[in-house]
Amino acid sequence: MITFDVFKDMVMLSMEDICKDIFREFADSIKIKKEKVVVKNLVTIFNATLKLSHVKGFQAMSVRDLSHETGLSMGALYSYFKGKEELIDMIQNQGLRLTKKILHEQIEKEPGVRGKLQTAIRTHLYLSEVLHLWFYLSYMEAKNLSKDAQKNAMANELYTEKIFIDILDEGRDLGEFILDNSILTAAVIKAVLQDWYLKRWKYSRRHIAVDEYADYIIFVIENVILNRSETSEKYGDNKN
Amino acid sequence: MITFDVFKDMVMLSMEDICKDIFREFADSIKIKKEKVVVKNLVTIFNATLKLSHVKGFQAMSVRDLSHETGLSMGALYSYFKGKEELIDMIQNQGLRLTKKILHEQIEKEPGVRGKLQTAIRTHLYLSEVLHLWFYLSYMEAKNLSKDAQKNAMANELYTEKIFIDILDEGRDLGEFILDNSILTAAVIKAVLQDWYLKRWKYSRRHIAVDEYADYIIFVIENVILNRSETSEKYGDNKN
DNA sequence: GTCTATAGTGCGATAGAC
DNA sequence: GTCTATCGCACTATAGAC
Repeated sequence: MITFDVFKDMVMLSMEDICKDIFREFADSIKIKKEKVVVKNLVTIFNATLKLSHVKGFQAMSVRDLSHETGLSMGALYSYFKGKEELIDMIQNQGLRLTKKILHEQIEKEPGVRGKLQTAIRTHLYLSEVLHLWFYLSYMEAKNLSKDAQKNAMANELYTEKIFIDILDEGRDLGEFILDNSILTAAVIKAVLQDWYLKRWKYSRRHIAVDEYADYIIFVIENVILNRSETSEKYGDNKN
Repeated sequence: MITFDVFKDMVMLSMEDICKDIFREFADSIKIKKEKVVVKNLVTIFNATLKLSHVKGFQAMSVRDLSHETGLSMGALYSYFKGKEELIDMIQNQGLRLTKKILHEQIEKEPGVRGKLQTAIRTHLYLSEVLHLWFYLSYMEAKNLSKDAQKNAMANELYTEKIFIDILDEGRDLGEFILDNSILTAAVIKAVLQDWYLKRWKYSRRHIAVDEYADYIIFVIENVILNRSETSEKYGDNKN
């Protein structure tokens, strides 16, 4: 199992690669042609957008705000995207790719199905910890934007949920998990994972660290799908 | 235990009372003085606001949109609130009062602590089912608006969470529940309750009814805080 | 108590200089 | 590749007619 610090570095490294992908995919909209310049400015623009929309919301963030925050002029910004809507598409795209990539990499490392479930939960929490501004933007802002952005957000939700459903079904088929509704169980997992980045203020105010939260979520879920005798080894003997 | 249909009627009846309260509390901003007219129009305005912000977001909803939807003119609307910001304050206020009132009424009916927990979960789900537009607006939109609206949203979150924490602590003190972290457990409960109205599209697409969801959530939570022998009576023997 | 008309503001987006 | 200047538009909020 990877530690949070190693994890953090790994994700940061992947960020640039994905900006290069974005550059290729959105070649029509990006008027600048020198890859080095584009990637540098895209990273700046993305980070500024994430920061501003977290404070005042994406809708409320004007391109002028973005101009002040990035130091780029209005005209310069419009060389990187056709309009605000495309900007959020790019950011969602970037995050979705990264999430998929990392989640699969980590899960595939695990041989056992119980390890896979634990890793999927923990990795998702680590991801939302490192990329919390992106996760927040994708779920909280996308819903009132273009149909494309909404579809992206839903697809993302269902995609990661499917990962959990598959692991749960696999565990049930192997006889390791006992459950009769993998869809509802996966929905519960998704809900608590989402709470971690939607209510960050609550958890950080209480000084609850990501690993403590992860341990507790794993404890709750395993309580439902394993025999009690197995789970109680995991999270103390749960007395008092 | 109350049924969902009875519950629905009960909440609707309370709505008017609370509009009267709002009228008194926001007397400074509301220029119209005849209570009957005010209450009638407030209900119209609130419902229109909830509907429009659910479709396009509260920020994106203009007062013009609201004028078309309600049939009231721009000028008339501004006789009921000083500005858009105050409008959302009123709506939040209305919902918060109603939630508090109903939640306490239902919980107090239950003598046992296990029944209280079940009732609190089920009532919260019923409430968000009946008032889902309000719940959605309060959590999804309020965060990027005025400081007041944000504080309201946070207060609401912590308030209902506290209800669960208290029940859990009471159960532990009575020796009925076994748990070592009532705060994290309550946070998990809140997270799954919230998922029900944030991802309504997902559950309605899958034809999952509110009672099925409630049963499952109660099953999961009781699995964590009761002995397995007790919980398995509740949700089948959990075999597939 | 509600309407119409409009003032004043700030936005997204573009054209063309550098 | 980036900047400045500006256009046209939609918005919030108000003033005064009815």
